[in-house]
Amino acid sequence: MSKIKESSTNFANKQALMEECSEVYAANIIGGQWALVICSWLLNGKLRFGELKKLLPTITERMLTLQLRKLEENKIVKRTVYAEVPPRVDYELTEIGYDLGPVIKLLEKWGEKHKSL
Amino acid sequence: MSKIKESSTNFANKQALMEECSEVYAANIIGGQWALVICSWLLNGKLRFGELKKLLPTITERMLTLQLRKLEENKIVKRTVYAEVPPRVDYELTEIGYDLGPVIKLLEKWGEKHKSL
DNA sequence: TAGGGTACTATAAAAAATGTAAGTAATGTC
DNA sequence: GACATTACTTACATTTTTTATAGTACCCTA
Repeated sequence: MSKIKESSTNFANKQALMEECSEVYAANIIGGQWALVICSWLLNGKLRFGELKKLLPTITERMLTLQLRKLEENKIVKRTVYAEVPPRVDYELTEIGYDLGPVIKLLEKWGEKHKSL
Repeated sequence: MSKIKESSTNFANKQALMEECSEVYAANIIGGQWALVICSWLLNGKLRFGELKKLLPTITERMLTLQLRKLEENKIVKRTVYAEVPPRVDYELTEIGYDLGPVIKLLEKWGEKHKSL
């Protein structure tokens, strides 16, 4: 996370690949240590920051924030802030976020099969 | 690529997630800058090292080697060496490698849709 | 004997991702 | 007035991934 260096070869390679291959594009969006698990949980409905934190006991707050921000930028989750004190924020999948359901399920199935090799 | 530090928190987190979530497990296997594209190409049939290199003009030989090795370790591709000079090696998907077809296709479809937002 | 082709390997460095630790703001409760 | 609550932010350190560059071995051809 942090900023990407637009001058790096890595950046250029990624860009090129993402343009040509939608799978790579998709993989880049849902890539990242925690993104998939977060989406998995959110498939069951909206959750608060703190609830996610509890579900992912080993994630740091920084990482959770970063991943949620990235998902938000990519329009996979919608962030709702309630003007309360203490603060309350919840996260919910967008339509295309929910569309990840089948993708995740298929990945999961493939993973299961692979594990059993 | 290179060795993973088994003492790092990162390693512990990955392990735990992969055990619990097969999607994450799968994502880790096909993750990495080039793995998915390589698999995509191989879905059409076996290819030689040099052919892959030509198909991925910007990949470095080192990266291609690393990714192929990782895929091989994970039993996604099969490596065949012919005792010739100059050397000839080809790479072909295994059965479970070919099973990635639908996964990739679904990812691709989702990516397309997401792009058009 | 020099050069070409093939599939690599070694080493270093740059870039990106992840983790650690501490702090912030606003309000209600003790 | 001290403290708890919640969802963060910031600065910094470490780990992991990716790129850069230069070799290697082998035989064949010119």
